[in-house]
Amino acid sequence: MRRTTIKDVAHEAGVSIGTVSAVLNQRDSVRGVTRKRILQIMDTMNYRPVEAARRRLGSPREKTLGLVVKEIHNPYFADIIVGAQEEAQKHQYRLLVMSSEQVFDREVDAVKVLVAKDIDGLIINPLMESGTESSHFEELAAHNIPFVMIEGQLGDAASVVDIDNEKGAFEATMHLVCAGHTELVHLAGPRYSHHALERGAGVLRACPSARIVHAGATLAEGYNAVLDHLPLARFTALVCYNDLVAIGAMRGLRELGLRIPGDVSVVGFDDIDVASYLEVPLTTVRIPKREMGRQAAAIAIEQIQSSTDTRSKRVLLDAELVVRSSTRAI
Amino acid sequence: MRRTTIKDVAHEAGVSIGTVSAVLNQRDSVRGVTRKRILQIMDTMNYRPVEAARRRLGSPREKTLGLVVKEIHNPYFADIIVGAQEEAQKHQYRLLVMSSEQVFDREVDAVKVLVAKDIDGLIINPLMESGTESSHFEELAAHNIPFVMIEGQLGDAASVVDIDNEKGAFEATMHLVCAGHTELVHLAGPRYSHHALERGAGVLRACPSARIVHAGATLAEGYNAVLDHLPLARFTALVCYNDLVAIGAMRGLRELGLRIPGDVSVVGFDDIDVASYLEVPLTTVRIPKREMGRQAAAIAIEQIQSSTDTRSKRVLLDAELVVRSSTRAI
DNA sequence: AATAATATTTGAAACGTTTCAATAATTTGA
DNA sequence: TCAAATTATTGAAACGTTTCAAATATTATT
Repeated sequence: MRRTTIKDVAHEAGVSIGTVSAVLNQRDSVRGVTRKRILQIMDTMNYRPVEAARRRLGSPREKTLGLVVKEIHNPYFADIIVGAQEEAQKHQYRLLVMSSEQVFDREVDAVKVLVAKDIDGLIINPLMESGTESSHFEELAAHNIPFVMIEGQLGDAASVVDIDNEKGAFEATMHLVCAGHTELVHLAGPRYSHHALERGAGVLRACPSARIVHAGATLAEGYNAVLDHLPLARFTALVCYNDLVAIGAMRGLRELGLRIPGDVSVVGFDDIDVASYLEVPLTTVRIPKREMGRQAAAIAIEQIQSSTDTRSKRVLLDAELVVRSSTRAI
Repeated sequence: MRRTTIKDVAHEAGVSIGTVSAVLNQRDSVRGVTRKRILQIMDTMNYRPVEAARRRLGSPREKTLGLVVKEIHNPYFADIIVGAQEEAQKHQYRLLVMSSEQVFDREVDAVKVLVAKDIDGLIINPLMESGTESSHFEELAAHNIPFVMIEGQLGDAASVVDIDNEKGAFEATMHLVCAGHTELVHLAGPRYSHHALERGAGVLRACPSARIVHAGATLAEGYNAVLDHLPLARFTALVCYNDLVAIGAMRGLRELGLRIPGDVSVVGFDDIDVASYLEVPLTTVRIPKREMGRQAAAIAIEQIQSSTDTRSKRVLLDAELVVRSSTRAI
């Protein structure tokens, strides 16, 4: 069963396709009675024009950027999206957002869909297993679509915008070590995440004796990690993969009867909005999230416009320790 | 200066367009040397295939749903997106997300872009000023694209998924009134928002003497509203437009030396994830956010598939008061 | 009723690609 | 070296629409 086309409608209405097209485009050269009849037939036949054919094949298209994130449901990405959106807007680009929800196949699919939707450039926050040689990236290359990665493999040929996670985690941990803490626990992030690995490395560089507890990236995971692994543990400080984990962990600590920062100091990472609004404002490592989104969009747009210069760029932004009330000296 | 087409590439390479097309589609019927030459020329001519023409005009397209939200940067929408995504996935639909960032023109533009990108159905969380007769909705109608609104005008012809805000706010306020509170303040939401209006009405129905203070929808707005308007006010309970405002307000109250719930009871709305992780877990009105997204997607998909039944549906989900520790009896 | 003026409709080319049967070129086997 | 087998390339039709000059129908004017 074929899709209804303009030809079918024209045939049914006993007019030429030119007339149907005129109705479709609201041209007023069509007689009222004819228009009405055609409209009627369109409706009963459930006609829907094929956009691909409409836009006068080859006419200039909307300028759009695609953005694929690992998960929408994380305030960290929300800021990146907003930053990218702002920059895109400034250059009259639109931003189409898709989320892989941490599933590799969906990431691949999202890229293909966006390519099919004819985006001009792509910003992607790739899952770890997707190297630059993955099929979806090759497709981008084959289509000559510039793309920028947020958090990328270091060996990648593509442009990358990232922050210095290792350094950020190192500084956060150093802050605790310098304050006299010796029994540290690191609530580590998702096993397959660049950021999690780099942050773990930074923690260990500052404090090789830190105990690593695998947590994740969410409130619930932070909470569970504390209740599952730390009830009987001896420790005075917690370095968390991110703020969400930290907030979850703090609830767990409270339930364990531990006070923050009295008994345990807690450090987060990201500096999401809510971090400074907590009853015990969270010490954390601030990531310039909007700036990351902004820069990624800027690079993508630049590469779209300068067809010549295709060299890939890499931008490493600094993360900055923000000391608030959840940490104290011993 | 025309866009480079496959014809140009073929001419330059001295081959037929069929051959170039074969290279483009990674068919292995092309001799290595020819392929390389063509690839080379594509690169120097900066050739980019026109997607509209590629997808074999009229061949079945990717099945996609568009989703336009008022702002990405709000955990409330994040949940709606996730719900919609889940339902879409279940039916092999993809979800393209755009944000209007509270700007009407961007909402209009986003819809047009999505239509141009040939989506099959649309879910939209419209700004207040965009009634069903707005140009972008008419465009959707003209293209026979089903759409579902999340939070819609009651008079709208379109399908709507919403919650009973008035009732939710009424119950939240009643909870305080029944607990003996008489001096209530309502930190109201954005002036131009269905939800804000309805919630305001619910508060006033339960407590006509409640004082209305205009706040907004963000952490900062909740915080500022308290510091700007309530330092000398007499009140024992705060009903907030949403959880973010509540969390912001709680920080403000703390800075004013007021204890929660000792001196002031606070109620939020939405039940975002973090609400139950706060040091003083927030009493709030839970909205089935994922379920809203899910239902909206389900309705859109249903309408796409049943070309016949175009009657618009309206789903009103219930909001439920969740009593935690931020409120107490007087 | 005939003409002029105007309103409506037609029909074919064009858009940039894919597809695939037909042809041409190359390699293999003897 | 030739035929057969295989591999590589071509060329034209097809996809669903828009566009616009030309043709036709309608209306107004006499």
